[in-house]
Amino acid sequence: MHDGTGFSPPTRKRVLAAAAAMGWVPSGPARGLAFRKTGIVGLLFPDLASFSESEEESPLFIDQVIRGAERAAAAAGVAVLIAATRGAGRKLARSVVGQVDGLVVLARSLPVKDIQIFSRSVPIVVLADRLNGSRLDYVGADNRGGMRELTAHVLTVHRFTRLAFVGGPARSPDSQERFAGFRMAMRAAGLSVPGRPAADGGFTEAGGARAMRALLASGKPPQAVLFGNDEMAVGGLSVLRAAGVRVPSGIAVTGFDDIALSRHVQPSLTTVKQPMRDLGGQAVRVLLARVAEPASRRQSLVLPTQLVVRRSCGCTTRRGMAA
Amino acid sequence: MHDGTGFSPPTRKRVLAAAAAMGWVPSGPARGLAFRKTGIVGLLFPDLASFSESEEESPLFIDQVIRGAERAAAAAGVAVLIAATRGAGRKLARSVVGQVDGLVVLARSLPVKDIQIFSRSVPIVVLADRLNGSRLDYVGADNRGGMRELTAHVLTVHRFTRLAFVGGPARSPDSQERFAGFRMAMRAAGLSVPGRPAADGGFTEAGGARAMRALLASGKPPQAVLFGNDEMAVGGLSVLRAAGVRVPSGIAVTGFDDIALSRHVQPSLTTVKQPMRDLGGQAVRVLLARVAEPASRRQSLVLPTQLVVRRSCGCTTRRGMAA
DNA sequence: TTGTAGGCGTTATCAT
DNA sequence: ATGATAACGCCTACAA
Repeated sequence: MHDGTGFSPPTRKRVLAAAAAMGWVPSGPARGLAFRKTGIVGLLFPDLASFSESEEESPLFIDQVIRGAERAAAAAGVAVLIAATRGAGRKLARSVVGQVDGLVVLARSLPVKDIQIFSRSVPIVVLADRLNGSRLDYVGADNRGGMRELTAHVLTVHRFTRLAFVGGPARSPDSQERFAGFRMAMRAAGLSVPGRPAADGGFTEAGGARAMRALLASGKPPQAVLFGNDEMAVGGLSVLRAAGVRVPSGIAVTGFDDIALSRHVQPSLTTVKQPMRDLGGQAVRVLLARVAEPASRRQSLVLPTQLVVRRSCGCTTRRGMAA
Repeated sequence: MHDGTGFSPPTRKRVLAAAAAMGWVPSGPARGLAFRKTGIVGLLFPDLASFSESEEESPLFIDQVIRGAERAAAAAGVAVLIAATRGAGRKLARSVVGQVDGLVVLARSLPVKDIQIFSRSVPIVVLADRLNGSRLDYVGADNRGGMRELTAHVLTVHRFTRLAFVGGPARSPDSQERFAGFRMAMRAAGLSVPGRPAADGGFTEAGGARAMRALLASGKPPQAVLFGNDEMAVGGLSVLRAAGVRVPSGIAVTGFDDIALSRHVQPSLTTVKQPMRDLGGQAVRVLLARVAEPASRRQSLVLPTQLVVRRSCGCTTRRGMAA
């Protein structure tokens, strides 16, 4: 059969145009089946907020990644299918895999084993988790270097020696990398290097507050607290204010990520800028490159981070919050 | 043909399971074609940031909507396809339409005409734009009521009479609705009702700052500035601080949306909470209901907003920024 | 039970 | 050129 009804000459073109004007759109599944390409890339991420019940959610990071991915995808003419894997989202993940030309998998959204398995049926790039030994493409940020630089800053320009590092979830690669950077700087300064973070703040504001309280209650508080991300730092700041401890004169504080909020808190937060948007964008670009060239060499892309010095570390910048 | 190779008995089940374990996943397009259902819902939104070049981006609203949509969709076992329509994203939009079982279209992401056209080939629910006269399902927030209540608060408890309303983009339904609420309250108080906003801040922080500067330069500044959203208010706050005007004693300020930032700025921002997450979630729910029951009655869902009184309006709450 | 034709809507190929 | 036809991979019938 041909185009449905019984047309004949190049009237066809006109008919097609007319159909389009009337709201007809070609069937995606049908094209996908025939063309063997859907024009969709998937993005899998963990929905951290649905794990810990009432914790204030802070999805800034993922949101930015999503936006970056969407942009890069749109630029290439493909759409983005997103799905959060809440713990055991295997079923949904499976269906996503079947729908896409390629998949970006954020760290901790899927068991490594599943990633490997799925990677047999669709190209996968792993975001923010250098799955050591894996053959998959990787895109991430220089968490270690960023935290090393930040720690060195606190150590050398502010001369603090009693630092505490507050980590995120123990299994988070980002948290681990940042802690590694912290340790490198401590070691380089000849200070004693802790075996693990002083506390686990779960990367949430509430968790950071809890960690800060614990630190305050622990006899001899540190001179500076380096939080594994901005949100924990914000939580810590609140606790310090409530406790009457001035920042940075009493205790210095730093974060990581450079979320919008960090410019606005009091005092403004010294942190490390992570190119969240770019992470998503580059991941998609790498993915599309692999889709186009399946046999190409494995890519491993580490995006630079950047120290952002504000007030909470003890520096006095001129750069206020100008509008 | 049957399952590819020539299997025979109920060995099939085992084979299927084995295949799954090895990374085989059923083809989405093939299932979609056979089932006439893809298990995907689409979400179209305008990417406001790509319009105005370098304006600080503030995608909080959309991000929350996306997250809400994703959750509701996941709960129903479907994935979400997202695509920003940057000005003339018609082509991508078309392909999205072909891929999904239903579509959520955010206000201003598509010309109304296109929405109508596409709605012939796929169920559509319109988010945050009550396309007057349209037969499409609608989900939105009570912007008008929220702003009316907020304005009444400023008017009656703080006794200000010279208020300025700073709007967002003139064509934004949200902005229009909020302004309408402002006018209602002004009229109810017997005050003169402006024909249009005192300024257009484009819903961005930079735009709000610009608007605030203009207001300050305009001879007799108002006693209170009601910004159409929080981000503009934050921009306004910065300008006031830089200008040495105290808030709220010199000029009171309010926002709208209740983004995370509003709790953290100094002074904390009085605003109206909009259920951003729920908007996305309900939109998806309504959509899925229609997909399941195409002939059902048109739904029009208006979610409540809620006045959030903090410090910037002149109130002195006890509730600090406790952690 | 277990194997075998269609059919879904589009693209690609092969005759004419 | 133009028009018919075979995949594409899965599902639902129906037949054996």
